[in-house]
Amino acid sequence: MLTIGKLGRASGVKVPTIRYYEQIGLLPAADRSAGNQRLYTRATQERLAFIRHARDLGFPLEAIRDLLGLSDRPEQSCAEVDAIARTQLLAVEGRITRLLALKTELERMVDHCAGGTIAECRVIEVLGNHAHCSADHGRDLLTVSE
Amino acid sequence: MLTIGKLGRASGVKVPTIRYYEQIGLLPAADRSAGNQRLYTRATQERLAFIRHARDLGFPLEAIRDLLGLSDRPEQSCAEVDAIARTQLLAVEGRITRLLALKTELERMVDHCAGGTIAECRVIEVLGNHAHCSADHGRDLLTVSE
DNA sequence: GCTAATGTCTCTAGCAACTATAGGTTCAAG
DNA sequence: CTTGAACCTATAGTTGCTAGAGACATTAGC
Repeated sequence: MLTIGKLGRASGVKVPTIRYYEQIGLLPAADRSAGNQRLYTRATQERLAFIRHARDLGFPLEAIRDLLGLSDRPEQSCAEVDAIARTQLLAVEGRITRLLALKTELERMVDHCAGGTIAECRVIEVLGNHAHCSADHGRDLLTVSE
Repeated sequence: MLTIGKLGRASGVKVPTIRYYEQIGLLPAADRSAGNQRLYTRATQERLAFIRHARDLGFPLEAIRDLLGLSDRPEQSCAEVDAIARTQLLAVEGRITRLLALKTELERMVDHCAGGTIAECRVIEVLGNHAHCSADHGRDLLTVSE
């Protein structure tokens, strides 16, 4: 049985985050020692590794909750799992597309800055004037979970 | 003088967001009508357009606060402005790099899913086993502001 | 001039996904 | 047996908004 600190080091997840996952029900309530400290099994360590890897891949916690639920029913069809992964792939592709447009515009801004005074600064000018901007970067760039 | 709703429509920023910007000091406290409603000038409209464009480009509000402060001192050197824009460019490039790695891994996962049962599902398997994962997508993907 | 609809006001709480802090308890090493 | 690290709970803070309640202001039509 591992204490929470060891589990955290083993899995690369911070201790408060593990407690948070328990609180929101992503991890089952841990067994406790005589002194009320959490004790974890290998099974929980694997579950946490799964969560961490999925988070690294950008899956939102709700999607991970679904995936964990599905992985507990191994004889069902994996269509739902596939759909969640494809949704995440689409989200990632969308973010890449928009970020590439931002990169282009930022590069234009930075490249045109001659290093003079702020009055002549292209960066400020471009930011102040939407007409200079060709790309139509969608609003939702800022709201998509990551 | 524009009311807040008209300003919002003109600038593409939602009304509560405008009030929020005032609350955190990004916009100056607006003049008020006899009935206590906010009234805006063209100058504020331009300032808001600047903020919106910078947000579209992914600048965090703190960076925008700095940029606005700098743009009020036009005879200074634009080195700081340049630095903020370059920082943002680097952040965007970093996010693109990591997202491309994620995309590769997600595509591998999805492509290998044969559509059978969950027990044989590659998606679940890959997520559960970090050893399958080649890319070292940094943790901070999830914490960087966007 | 009156009424109804829309717009605006303040204030509070909520979202994701944690992170940080305070103040206390337990455990392992020396 | 004491010290110090690790643990506990509970609450509040982070970023950038968004949503709701309940009250006041403005405007359009009649």
